[in-house]
Amino acid sequence: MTREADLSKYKCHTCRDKSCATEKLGTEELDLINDHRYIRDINKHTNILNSGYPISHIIYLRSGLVKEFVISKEGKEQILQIILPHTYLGLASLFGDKINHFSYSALTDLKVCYIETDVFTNMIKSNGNFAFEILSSVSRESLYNFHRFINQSNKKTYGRMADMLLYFSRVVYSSHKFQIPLTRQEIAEMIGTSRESTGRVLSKFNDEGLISLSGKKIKINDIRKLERISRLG
Amino acid sequence: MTREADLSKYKCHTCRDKSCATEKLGTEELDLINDHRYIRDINKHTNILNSGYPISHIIYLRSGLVKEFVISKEGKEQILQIILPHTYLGLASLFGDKINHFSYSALTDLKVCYIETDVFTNMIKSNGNFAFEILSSVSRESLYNFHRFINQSNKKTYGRMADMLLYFSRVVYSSHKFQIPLTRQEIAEMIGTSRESTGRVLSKFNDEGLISLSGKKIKINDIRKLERISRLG
DNA sequence: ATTAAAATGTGATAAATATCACACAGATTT
DNA sequence: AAATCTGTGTGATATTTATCACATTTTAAT
Repeated sequence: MTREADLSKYKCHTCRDKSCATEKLGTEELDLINDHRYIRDINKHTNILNSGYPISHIIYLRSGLVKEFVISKEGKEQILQIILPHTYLGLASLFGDKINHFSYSALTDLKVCYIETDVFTNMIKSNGNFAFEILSSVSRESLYNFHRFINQSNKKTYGRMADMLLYFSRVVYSSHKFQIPLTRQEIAEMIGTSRESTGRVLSKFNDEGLISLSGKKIKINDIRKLERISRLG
Repeated sequence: MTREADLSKYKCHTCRDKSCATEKLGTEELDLINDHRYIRDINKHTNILNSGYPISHIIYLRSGLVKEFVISKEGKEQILQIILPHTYLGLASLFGDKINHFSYSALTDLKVCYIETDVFTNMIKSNGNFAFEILSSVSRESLYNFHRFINQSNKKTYGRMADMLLYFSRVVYSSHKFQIPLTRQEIAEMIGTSRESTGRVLSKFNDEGLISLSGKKIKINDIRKLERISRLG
C-alpha cells in the first residue's frame, strides 16, 4: 500500500486526532471539512508560516511540536510559545484581521492539516457549539499567554529558566528526562535572556545537582527545588 | 423626571453604546438581552471585579476608563491594560473557565451594563454572527496584548514610557494634551518599572522639552521624538 | 485651619544581566 | 584529513534600573 493511497482513504470522520471543536460536528459537516482540507507531513526545522501574510488556510497540528515566534526589526527572534498537538495555529490572527501575526516553524517532524478558511469560518457561523469550542480555545490560549507574560515580567532569569524546564518536563514530555528541541540560543529567545546567560544558568543548575545536563539531554533531579526557584523568581 | 424613571425607560434597542456584536442582534434577541441586564453608574476608584471568583454577569463598559490588573503573591499590583468604552470586561475569562482571571477598577466615573452570562452564552450558540463578532473581539484583544507584551519585553524604561504617553495621547484621548488618570505608582505598574524611575523619566522628558508636565497634566510637545524613543527602545 | 495621609522627588548604592571578545567542540562539507 | 560552520562555554566590563532612606508636596479629613 502506497502512502498516497493511504492518505486518500483517510477520513476526518474517523480521525483520532480530532480537535474539541470538530468533535461537535455532524457527519455532513465533517464531509464538508473532509472535502476542503489536505494533510501534510512536514520535516523538522521547516518554516510553516511567515508573519505578515494573509491567511488562506487554517493549520491544524495533529502531531509534533511547533514554535511560534516573531522577528523584531533588529532581526532578533523571540519565541512566544511552543505549540502542542491538537491545536490550530494562529486562530487569533484569522479572526482578528485575517493576517498572520506570527511565524511558525517545526521543532520536530509534524503531521498537519490545512483547512480552507471559508469552510472553517462558515462552520463558526452555522454551528453554535463549534463556535463555542473555538471561542473557548482562543480564550484559554489568551489567558494562558497572559499568565505566562505576567510570570515572565515578574521573574529574573533563574525563575524563568526553572519555569521553562518544568514546562517541558510536565506539559510537553510528561517525563523527568527529555531531550530539549531547542538550541541554547532558542532557549534564550524563549525566556528572554541572552545565549550566554542561558548557558551559565543551566550549568549552575547542573553543578548544584538540580538537573543533569548533557548537551540537549536534560534530566530533572530535584523538582521541588526547581519549583521553589520558579516561585521565588 | 427621576433617575429611576429614566433608566427603566432605557431600552437596549435604542442604545447608542451598542457593541459590534449586539449590532448583529434582531429585535427579539435584543428583548431578551434587555430583560436580563441592568445598568449601573459606578464611581471613580471603585473596584468592579476581583480575580478568582466565578463570573455571574458579563460586564459591558458603556463609558469611562477601567484598569485591568493582577496582584502578585508579594502584593504588588500589575496593570495589564486600560479598557476603553464599548468593551466587554473579561470575555476570555468567561469562555476560558468561567472564573475571573483579572481584577477591574474604575479609573473614571463609569456607565456599565451587567448582562446575565447564560443569556450571553446562549446568544453565542444560537446566533453565528453574534458569535463571530465576539470571537473577533476576543481575538483582536489577544493579538493586541501579545504585541504589547512583545514590545515591552524588547524595550527599556524610556521606550516603554514613550509608548505609554503615545497610547494615552492617540488611543485614549485623541489629543496632545490630557490629564493622565493614573498615579506615578500606577504608571510604574503599567510599564513595569519602579515608582522612582517613572518620576525620573517623566522629569527628564519634561526637562528636554518633549512633554510639558504639571502633576497629572501632560502635554506632548514633540511627538516625533517620542516616536523615535519608542522605536529605539 | 490644622493635622494626617498619600503621593512624589532625589541622591547614593547595589544587584542583575547584557555585551564583547575569544576559545573550543562537534558536525558537515570538500 | 582539512576546512568550515554552527553551537556553546568563559571571563571581564558596562549598563540599566531597582532599592533604600529621606525630603517635600499635594490631597483629604477633622
